Order: sequence, then C-alpha cells, then structure tokens
Amino acid sequence: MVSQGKKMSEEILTKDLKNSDKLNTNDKSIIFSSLSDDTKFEPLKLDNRSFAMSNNAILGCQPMTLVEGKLFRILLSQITFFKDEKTLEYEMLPYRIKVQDLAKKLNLKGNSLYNQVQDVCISLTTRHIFAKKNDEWEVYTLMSYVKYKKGVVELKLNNDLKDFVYGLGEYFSIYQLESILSFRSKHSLRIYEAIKAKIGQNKSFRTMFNNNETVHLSITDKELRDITATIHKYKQTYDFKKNVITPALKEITNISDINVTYDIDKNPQKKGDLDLYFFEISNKASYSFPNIYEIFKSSDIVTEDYIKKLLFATKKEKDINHIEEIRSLVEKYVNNKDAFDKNFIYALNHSKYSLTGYILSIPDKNTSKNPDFIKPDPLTTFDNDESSKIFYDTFDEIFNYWNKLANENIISDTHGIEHVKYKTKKSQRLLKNLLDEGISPDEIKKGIHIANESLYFLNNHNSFSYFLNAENFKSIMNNEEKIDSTEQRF
DNA sequence: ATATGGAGGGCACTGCCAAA
DNA sequence: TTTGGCAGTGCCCTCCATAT
Repeated sequence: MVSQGKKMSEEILTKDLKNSDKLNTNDKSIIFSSLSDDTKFEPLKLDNRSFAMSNNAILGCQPMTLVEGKLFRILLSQITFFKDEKTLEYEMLPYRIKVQDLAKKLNLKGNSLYNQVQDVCISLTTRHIFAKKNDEWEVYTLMSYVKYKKGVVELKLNNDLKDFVYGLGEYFSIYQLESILSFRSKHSLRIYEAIKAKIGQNKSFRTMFNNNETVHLSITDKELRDITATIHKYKQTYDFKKNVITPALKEITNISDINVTYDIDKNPQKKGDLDLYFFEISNKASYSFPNIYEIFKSSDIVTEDYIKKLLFATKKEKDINHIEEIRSLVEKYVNNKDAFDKNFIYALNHSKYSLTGYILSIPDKNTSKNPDFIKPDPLTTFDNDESSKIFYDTFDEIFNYWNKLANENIISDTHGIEHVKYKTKKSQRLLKNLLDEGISPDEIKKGIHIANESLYFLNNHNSFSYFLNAENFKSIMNNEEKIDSTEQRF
C-alpha cells in the first residue's frame, strides 16, 4: 500500500484521512528520524485546566472526528507561548507527552494504544478549521508537525492559529476540558461549544445565565450545520433534528453544566424563518462552571501559563511582563469568591485599557471603574487581638527571613524585599496552615534555607506562596523535589 | 412536511493471543 | 511485562424507503 523509503513521511502527511488507517506506519525510524534528542519542549500536563478558543473559531466549521476534536482541545488547553528574541513574535511551544498518558486522557482502550495514538495524531495533521463571514473566509490547518520517539509524542500546533483561535475575536470562551472530554458525540461537543460561545458574547445572555435564568437564543439552520460540519449532509431536515440536534442536546443536558432543549418556529412569517431553531438554555445551579475563581483558587493552578493564556485570549500580550503582579492580585482575592468573581472577571471583560493596570486599580474603590466593586474582606480571622498579633509577628519574621536570603543570594530578584507583593493574605493563610500543623517558625526558616540551597528554585516553583503550601513544604523538607531534566522549561 | 424504522459503513471500544 | 495484531461487538453517523 505504501512505498518504502524516504517518501513515506511525505506521503503520510498528505494522505487523505480515509486511507490513513490503512497505512503501514510501523517504520518509525524512517518517519520520525528528524526528531532530535535535545529538542526543547513544554511538558503536556494532564489536568482539568480550562482552555480558551475565540468565538470565531468555535462558530466556524471544524470537520474532524470526536477523538481528533478532543485531542485538539487538549492541545489548546496546554498552550504555552514564548517570545522569540529575534523576531519579538510570540510562538506556541511544542508539547511532548507519553503515549500512555495521552491514551489515558483520550480514553483510548485496548492494547494497540501506540497505534491508536499514532493514528489520531497523524490524522489531526490533515484537519483544518474553516470560518466564513459574508463573502470572506479563512482556513487554517491545525498542526505544524507531530513526531514520535521512544514512547513520547511531540505535537506542535500551527503557530498561525494563535491569532485565529486565541486572539482575533473580541470574544472568547473558556471551557473546562473535563466536560468536553466526556462527550461521546462530536455533535454534542460542537453544539455545546457554540451555545456557550453565543451566551458568552451577549451581555444580557451572560447576565441571565449567571443569574440562573433561562436563556433563549435562536440559531439558523445554516449556522448549526456549519458548526456541526453537516452542511452537505442530512438533506432531510427531520433527519438532522432526529440524529444530530436531539441526541446532542440530550447528551449535553446529561453531562455538562447546562440544560438545553430546542424548538422550531411553528408559525413562520416568512419561508426563510423555517430554518430557525430556538434553544432554551438553563444553568444547572449546583454546577459552578466555568469559573475562573475555581481555577485560580488553588495555588498549584495559578500558573504563569494560565495567566499567559488569558492575556492572549484578551489580546493583552504586552501585559505578559506583569504576570507576577496579576498573580499577586489573584492571590489577594483568592479567599473572597464574590470579590474575585465581580472584580477580576470584570477587569478581564473590560480589557479596553492595559489589563494589568486596570486590574491593579481594583483594590481601590475610588479608582475602580467597576460599578459592582466589592472590597475584599480580611482573609484571616483570629480569636482575639493577641493571637492576631502573635501570628502577624511570626509572619513578618518568616517573610523577612525569606527576603533576607533572597537579597543575599542569587535566587532571583523577583524575591527581593521590594516585592512586598508576596506578603499577601494568601501567604498568610498558607503560613497559618503550616503553623496549625505544628510546624514551628524555626523549621519553616530551615525549609527556606534548604530550598534555597537545593536548586529548588530553578524548577519554576519559586514563589513564597508555593513554598508555604503545606504539601510542597513537606516535600522540600523530605528532599523529594528532584530536578528532572525532562521537565525543564525555557 | 412529518414521522418511522431501519441499513450499512465506520468509529470507538474490548478482549484474546502473539511477539518482542 | 510491554507492545502489537486482530477480530468481534456495539454505538455513532449518515442516508434512505416508506407511511402518515
């Protein structure tokens, strides 16, 4: 079927998907010979982080299978940007992941996991996104390349996607990956995304949805067929409803955070109105999603990567230099859900100005433009003034020791004493947890010293708050933190 | 135009066995 | 033990014949 030799890789990349399952792709030494050992990469982390996609992309046409769609979204959820020093352009990093881990995430079963993963990765390179607006249209291929070597696949998204998928649209949508990966039908996935995007880009829909009110929106037949990539399929409308819309809405209602039903216009004024579907969407009250607060609540998840992603999604790449400040503010709010939701998300949605500057103005009610401004409450409570004083004295002692070491050593100037941002309520809360577990201030200072000595900070876990996290602290004290060369970042 | 009940092809999933 | 091949099963997706 496939000729042997150097032509093979070329053939695979240009092959029509229908034939890809018949390819003999076992000769990895030929196909992947160009993968060098020292290729830098960002490890693909398999958690439940959200991902962002512009509404232009969501409402466009994405013809691909269910598994391909899931893999694409896993990749989107893991995007990390780096700045090319020469061109000053931002590029998306390639990802590497063990085949086993990827198969697990994609819920692939059976024993030929390597072939299944290989097949879906290769077929993804043949896929594209298509968006049309009036008489303009755009098509993007998804992948730059896919490589495999020694149990690890390396995937790189097409760098041009960063504008289309991430930045171009005024609106973007954030979803939790977990729900997306649960769908068993590709139509469910796409219709769900479209509904969320349409709610997200309309202010009154958004408000109603967040207030658990029922949202009514209409989608034309044409639009729905674009979204589901069924424009030339299901010529009988009834079939389309029966086999696409109805099952998809059923699955969405069963699995996701929303309930959806639909109806058609029973009394059309004009003939064209026959093509209109009316969707009725309600928020499942018990399900808090998608929620940036939840994402940021854990210090383990407030990563630079995620903030970068939000910045790109809101076209605020310039603010990347202020990630630490943003993170600091997040930490300040992190125990106050109302303040966080109202203030931070407001800033995110009103990114007319510099996002950083705008967010940083929020703590001052006088300068905040947010009409619903909520001043965050004190985050730590004590029985009496005396216990409060003892705690804050202890905190100052630890904090000053941290800064003393930072000033004397070469850790990083971001830990210098001028950066009082680390003296946040969150840090205080974390310290309180440590003290409550019976760990003495002296032991904590010893931990700072050990961390400082042990190259720990080189492994990107270099914030005061991270250090004070009980779990992280214990692992440092037990010397469990190891520098793994396969997990270095740029 | 709406509704019913499929066929059939392929996708997703599973288990068994062989090979390395 | 890990990985790959393969066949069987059931579901997803699409299309169609027929009836109301």
